[in-house]
Amino acid sequence: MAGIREMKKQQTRKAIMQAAVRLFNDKGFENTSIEELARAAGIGKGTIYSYFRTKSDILHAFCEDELVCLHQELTTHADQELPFLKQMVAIYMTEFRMITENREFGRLFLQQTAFPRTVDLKKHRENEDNYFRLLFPLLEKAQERGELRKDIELLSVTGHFYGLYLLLVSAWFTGWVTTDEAESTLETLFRQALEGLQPHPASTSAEGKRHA
Amino acid sequence: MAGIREMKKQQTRKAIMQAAVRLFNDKGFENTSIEELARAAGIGKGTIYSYFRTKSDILHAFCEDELVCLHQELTTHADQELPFLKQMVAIYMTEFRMITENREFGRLFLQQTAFPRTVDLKKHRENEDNYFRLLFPLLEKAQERGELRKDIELLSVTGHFYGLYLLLVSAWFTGWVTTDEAESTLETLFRQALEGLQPHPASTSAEGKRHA
DNA sequence: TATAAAAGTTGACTGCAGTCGAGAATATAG
DNA sequence: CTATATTCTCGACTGCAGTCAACTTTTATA
Repeated sequence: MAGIREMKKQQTRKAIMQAAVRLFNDKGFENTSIEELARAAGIGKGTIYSYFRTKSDILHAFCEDELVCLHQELTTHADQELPFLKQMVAIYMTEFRMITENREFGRLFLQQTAFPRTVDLKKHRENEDNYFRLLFPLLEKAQERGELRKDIELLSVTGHFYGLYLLLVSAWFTGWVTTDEAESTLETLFRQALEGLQPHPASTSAEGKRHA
Repeated sequence: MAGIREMKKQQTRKAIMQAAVRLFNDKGFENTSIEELARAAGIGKGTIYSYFRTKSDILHAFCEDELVCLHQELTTHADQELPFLKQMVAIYMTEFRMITENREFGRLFLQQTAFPRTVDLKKHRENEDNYFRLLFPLLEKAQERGELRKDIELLSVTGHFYGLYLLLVSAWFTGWVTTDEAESTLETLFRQALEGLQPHPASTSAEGKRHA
């Protein structure tokens, strides 16, 4: 009877996640203890650790679920006819909004995502795969439409955009960029990355000095 | 007598730092307790907290000292006649090497530097100021030599390079890039950022398809 | 030099993340 | 249905980061 156990496990996992979302929102991540969370989920403290390796793993699992949803929604519903630049801004701004919605959530999530512990790498890889599966088609289309060089690996291209996204978020956390400025900042950075930072050779060099 | 106190404080601070470097190197950051560290420095546990706000602050202070030294050394001794691209690669690779020398040191340092807590922002700002003071002259020289567009704010330019640096480090932590590959990867990314990701308009568009 | 105020030090104490062995619940075998 | 193996659950326990009120040392004042 391949089921009673498996069903209970799913239930318990869900109970933990639900209690976590509620408590973390009510009192914040730091102010919620594992014992409290266990009580709220109707289980013992130790049990939590057979579902999640650490406290922040719980937060992390929640963020990842949300992000996967958002990504999927975006790329299936996104306007494929928009200029490539706009598409990329739309995608990363969605991610940005989710991350910055709750400062502490976002900070912990990013710290783990950008600079993960060796031990967390396996999960990380899955997420990266998803990420590439979603972005590559867009990049290929952009190449076909002549909006993107064909002599650069797609992996590099995603790197450039992801790097600038990390920069934006970092700038937000350090106060350089406010929530309101974020979108236009990101668009500017992305445009500059597409155009290049060095003056255009020959014919276009004059154009490069537009707004001094 | 404006001194006995101040002198002792400097001594104590140095003692803590020295003990920390030794213990963290011997047994690792996680495996060294504050109590141990206090004993090694010949002071009481509580005293440490009147010099450093948290345990990782100690690590952080050490990393920052090192980085400031490195930066200063680099920009004063750097070969000003090297192409701009090479200069930037040299600077960020030095930072990269320091960060990746000890995985755990680097991870904690970056997590705090890129995505700091609100409470740590003040110190952070100082470091950023230093960073800009060192980079801006190089960028201005590059602009004069025609290696860099003049219609982009220098702040944005540093952003682009810093973003790619963050990307490189992130890629190292996630295993995408090995220590050996780092330098050539960074150089490629920086070159692409300078050239731009989109095909060059008109005259240069054919050239853009060099290595498919 | 005596005394009060300020600054610095201390380790016992608190609270919490994460462990572990004992025991309950479920599955499997005879 | 009973016996045994396996998997899951639990909370008492451990170890450590960080606090705090009592205490010590330095400085300021007279």
